[in-house]
Amino acid sequence: MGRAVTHDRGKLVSDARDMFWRKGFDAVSVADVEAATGVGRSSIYHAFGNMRGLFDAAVTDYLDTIVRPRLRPMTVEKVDGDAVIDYLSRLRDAIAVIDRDGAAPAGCLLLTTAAGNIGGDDAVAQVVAAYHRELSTAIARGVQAHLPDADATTRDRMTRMTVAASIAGLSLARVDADAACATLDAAIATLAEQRRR
Amino acid sequence: MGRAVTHDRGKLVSDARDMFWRKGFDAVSVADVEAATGVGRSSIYHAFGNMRGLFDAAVTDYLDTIVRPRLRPMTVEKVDGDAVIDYLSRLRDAIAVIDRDGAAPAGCLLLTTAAGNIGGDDAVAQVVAAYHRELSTAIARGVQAHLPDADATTRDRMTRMTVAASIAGLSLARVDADAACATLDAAIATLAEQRRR
DNA sequence: TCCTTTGTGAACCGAACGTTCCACAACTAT
DNA sequence: ATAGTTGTGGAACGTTCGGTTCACAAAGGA
Repeated sequence: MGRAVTHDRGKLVSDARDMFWRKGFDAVSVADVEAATGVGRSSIYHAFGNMRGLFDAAVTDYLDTIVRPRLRPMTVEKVDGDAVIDYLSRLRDAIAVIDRDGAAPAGCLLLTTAAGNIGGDDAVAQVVAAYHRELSTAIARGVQAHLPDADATTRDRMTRMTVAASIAGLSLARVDADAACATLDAAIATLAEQRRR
Repeated sequence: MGRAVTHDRGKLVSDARDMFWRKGFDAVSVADVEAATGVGRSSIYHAFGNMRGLFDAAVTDYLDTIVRPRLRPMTVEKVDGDAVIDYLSRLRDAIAVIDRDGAAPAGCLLLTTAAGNIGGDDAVAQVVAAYHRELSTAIARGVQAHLPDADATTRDRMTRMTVAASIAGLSLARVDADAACATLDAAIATLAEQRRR
């Protein structure tokens, strides 16, 4: 079988994921990953082929451990009526905590990626588009549970506006956390008001 | 006086602006600017000090020639009731045209910048936050003119959701133009429906 | 004409980048 | 024990980066 792996692949990927998340694909160098993880570049290239391979693994990990758990209450079979509100509220809290310490990455790895130079890459654009669809689908189910009596047009509109608020909040998170929170609060209030009618 | 300038400073700045817009600050090198404008790097450094100086000039130009003209119908004294709708509609059209040819830059220079590595820079973050405030103020006046009878809470909520739709549309523009357009359409429909009541 | 000022083009710098290569270490199967 | 396979460590590759320097050309004022 050959020599056993001595480094922790999972930790390597999640560390790299946080670095990409915080600084963007192009700003993370092999040397940075080496320094942060203690794993030599030969091992990195041996395991992932190149930086792009490591990035792809980081994106997959981001989707599995960050995005989907957050969406989970809206993707299960029986969706609670408050699932959308809870989602927005948790997102708000996550953004509010950001940058108090520099520890937690801000915004969204995929939106940051889409805005960066690598966003022009077709494969990356498709991943981001797929993420947007996954987010939209989940929120649509959350809106459906929240506004079961609304007509399809209204629900679709509310879904798109809620998704827009999420994206705008994540885009603003780095630059103006207060504005990002206010945006999400407005989305929560709009959904609540819509239900009252 | 000494020798007169032979290159066109305005063209140099607008060309650089488009390059930053399309590829992001970090992806543009001095050599790229040289190749695109025909102006030597000595002249560039002589006129702008360094790459950051050129970028600042490009951002100022972006605000003056792209952003503020778009917002203008909402910043004049007498705001038309359809000014917000027109703004969103024009934004939608601009995004729809994108990427049919590779000519027009996609998205928003400032949002791209905020998402990139240079977004961590305090000065840059403040410029982006100021842009967000300028956008919010203009849209608030547009919403005010569109919904003159609505209460302050509703207007504020609609303002934030409209701003969110703009930002989300611009963020999605590169990656999924159809989704970006659909988001702006939803914002237009929501505003129109709000007026009907 | 001479002098000062400014633009220009080319060469060069040290640093950083992603990537490749090779010798050696560690492990399994025979 | 030996051969074969796989991970590791470190050096080095070639390229590109932003920035600097310098000699020279061009233009206007004295």
